[in-house]
Order: sequence, then structure tokens, then C-alpha cells
Amino acid sequence: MRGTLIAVVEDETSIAEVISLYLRRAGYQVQVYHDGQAALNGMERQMPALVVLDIMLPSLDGFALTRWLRDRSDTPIIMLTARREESDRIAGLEMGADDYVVKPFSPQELVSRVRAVLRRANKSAQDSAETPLVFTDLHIDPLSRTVIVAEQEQFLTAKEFDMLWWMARHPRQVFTRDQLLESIWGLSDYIDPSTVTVHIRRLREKIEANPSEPRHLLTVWGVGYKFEP
Amino acid sequence: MRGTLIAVVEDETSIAEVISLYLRRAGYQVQVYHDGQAALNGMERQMPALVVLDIMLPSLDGFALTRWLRDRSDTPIIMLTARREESDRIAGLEMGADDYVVKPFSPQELVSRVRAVLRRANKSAQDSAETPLVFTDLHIDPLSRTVIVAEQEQFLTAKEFDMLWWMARHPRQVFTRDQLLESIWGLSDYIDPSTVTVHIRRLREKIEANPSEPRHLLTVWGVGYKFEP
DNA sequence: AAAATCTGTTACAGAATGCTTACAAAACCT
DNA sequence: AGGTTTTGTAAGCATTCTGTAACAGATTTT
Repeated sequence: MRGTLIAVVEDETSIAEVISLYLRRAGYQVQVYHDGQAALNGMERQMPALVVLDIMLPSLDGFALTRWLRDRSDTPIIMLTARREESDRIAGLEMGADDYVVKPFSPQELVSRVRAVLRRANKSAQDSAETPLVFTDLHIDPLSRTVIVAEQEQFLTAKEFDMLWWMARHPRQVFTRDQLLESIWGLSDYIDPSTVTVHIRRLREKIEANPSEPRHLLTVWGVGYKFEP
Repeated sequence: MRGTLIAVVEDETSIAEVISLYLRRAGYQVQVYHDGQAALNGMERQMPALVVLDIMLPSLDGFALTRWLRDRSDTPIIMLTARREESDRIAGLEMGADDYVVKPFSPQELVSRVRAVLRRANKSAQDSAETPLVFTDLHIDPLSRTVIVAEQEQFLTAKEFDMLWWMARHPRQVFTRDQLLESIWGLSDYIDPSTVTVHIRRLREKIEANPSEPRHLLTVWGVGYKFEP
């Protein structure tokens, strides 16, 4: 994957620079953040394909950031830790990371871990292409193309299902109508964006308890729609 | 497999929670036990499809539990251990674990191991199935290539049988016409997808009580067909 | 407060898709 | 080779879906 975006969250400037240099040389795009809050703001706008994260951070520590990330995506995380601790407590906290690297480390090793984790993530993303998505009151099964809302099967049309599947697989991400047309319809010929509006309405009718106060398919005024798990 | 039950036996609450979270997100049902004795009692009542098992446990350790499990079923086991010792791994595998994960590990990785082990287990269970498929009003016997609908034998042609067999072996999964052509006809030369339509119709004529309101061979509009048991 | 956007709702017609039937080609069996 | 069954194709009909337009209701801006 050329030009894949990687976020590096590290307060020590010298370390951040070295990491950044090596990753760029390996063909990645790199975005460096020097504290947790900045990282959060930046990633809100653009989610990277992978995060390299120092546990010890000013303003918002690595664990908090991990939880925040895990809440909204499966973006892989590689943690940097100062010292190796065998205790189960640390083990538990480190969980949620996809790999971890102990300082001091060789930048070359970090690069190969990044490669490995991205490769693995890609594979499991493919796996999940046929794995059902499960939310508290909503099951979406791509193989049987069935949707279950509150224990009750709902029959969606082809476009409705494709749309829900796409949005549910990218939770919390806002899509403009044009983006949805492009990713779900493909860009063969021009289709009026208002078509999306109507489809959203039809979907709400089927999967929302109260379609006029949707809990999953939310309107983002002036922009488009997003799926909230 | 939708809603497959997985038991997690792990005394460390934080770890158990993370594992549980990830497995649920992957679409599994999860039952957590915090010690070996509780696990034993619980599984006595309901046997899970797979067990994630920490070796170090209070009240009844992982090895004992493994032995207990192996005594009464082939339920796959994935072992967790804090130690990186090779000897544990070998002991565990010999004991009857199907896979082995060392802490600290990425929960994402555990999920894909679970998938892999279940896939393997399913396959070997299915392979042994040159045995007939039996549904309430429908028997399909691959050896004699006979089909019995409501106590009455129906004579299918070769293609009809192959098609029914394939679809019945993948219940609820939606296939496009092209997928069916590829998996049943093979892709030697081009065959018109509408051929599938006609075969479906002929099959319905033979196995459905009311062919125009099929209960088994269902149309998925805009996509293809699926077999509903 | 009015104007200007943007979104929600509804109805409808054309497009897309599937069903049914009939027929011809291919394969199969004596 | 002749007859029989199976299999693939084609065409018209029936059904379902989908895009659009028009209007009503919200929300923001002026």
C-alpha cells in the first residue's frame, strides 16, 4: 500500500522525527502529533490506516486514546512502551493494541512491525467482509443478506441492504450524498443526490424504532449522513 | 455462523472484558467465567462452540478443565498463557488445545484465531457429511442421489440435484446466478444466467408444495437465490 | 421575521428484474 | 440410428424496485 497514512503520537521530538523519517522512507505518509489531544482532533478529521502510539503522553494518555480509537474503529495500534513488564495488569492494559514495541527499539524493527500489522489488518478486514455486524438491537448478515431489528427480521431491497452495509461498516463516518452515490452505486451514470435522501428515509422506515427520530441513521445537517452504532 | 456461543475462562476482569468486547463485536455470543469451577458448572449446562481458556486459574486450573472438556466433547479450545515458555505451549497442545496465544496479545489476533479454529472445526464436521441432509419435509441423500419430499420420492435430473445439493449445503447463503453457474456448472464456457432462473423454477416444481410461494428456494430480488431450511 | 437552504415525505412512472412458457439443441439410452 | 430425456435459450408477461419530481417541513442565514 503506497502512501498509506500513519499517525505517530509521540511527545519526544527527537524520537518522533526518527520514526517519521524511517516510515516515510518506507513509503508511508506520516502525520506526527505531539500530544494526545492534538492527535484526537486530527484523527477526528482524517482517520489514519494505523497509529503508532506512545503510552506516556501529555494532556491525554495512550490508554485513553486507545479507548477512544477502539470506540469508533478497528484502526490498528502499535504501542511504544518504556519498559517491559510481565505483570498481567500491564498485559490487560496493553490489550487493545495490535502490537507493542519496547523502548529503546530499532526504527527498522518498528517499520517491519508496521508492515506486519497492516498486512494482518487487511486480511481480517477481508474476513469481516462476510462476518455479520452485530449491534445491540441490529444484526446485519452479509451472506444471507438479512437484517434483524429487535429480534424481528426486516426485508430490505438490494439497494437498501447495500447502503446499510456500507454505512454500518464505516460507523460514525459522515458521508455526503455524492460520496454515497459513488461508493454504493458506482459512478456509471449521473444519479440525482436526492435519491439518497429517499433511500435513507426508506431505510429508516425499516430499521428505526421511530423513523422521525433515528438512532442509527443520523442526518448531519448541511453535509450528509452517518451511521451511529 | 451467527450467534455462535463462545466461553471465555479468564480470572483477570480487565482482560476478560476486552476479549468479550472484541468477540461480541465480531458477532459471537460470549459467556465469561472467572474461575474453573464456575466454567465447569456453566458448560455442563450449555456447551459452547469454542472455549478460550486461561491456563492459570483459581480453583481449577486450565489443564484440568481441558481434560474435563476432552472427556466429553470435541469442543475446540484456544489457550491463553502469560508465560512465553515453549514447554507450556507443548504441554497445552498435547493436552488437547487447538491453538495457543501468548499474553500480551492483540485481541484482533485472538478474534482471527477464533475464526480460523471454528472454520477448521466446521469443515471437518462437514466433510464427514457424505451423509444425507435432513430437513423437516425434505431429505437429500447424496449417495443414492435421491430426494424425498413429504414422504414422497421426487426424481430430479442431474443438474437439478447438483444445484439443490449445493444450495442446501450452504443454507441461507445468497448466491448470484453467476456464482451458481461457477460453482455448479464450472466455468468451462459461457452459459446464460437466465438458465439458472429456469432450473430454479423446475426445482421448485418438484420440491415445493406451492411452487409460486416457495418455502425453501427463495428469490432474493436484485441479487439471486438462497436455500432456506 | 423573511428569505434561502436544506431535509423529509409522498406518489408515480419507467426501469430493472424475475417468472413462465414454449421450443430447439444436446445428451442419453436402447 | 431413432426415440427419449435433459438442458439451454428466447420472448412476452408480471412483479418489484428505484429514481425523480413536487411539495411540505426544518434549519440556518440575512
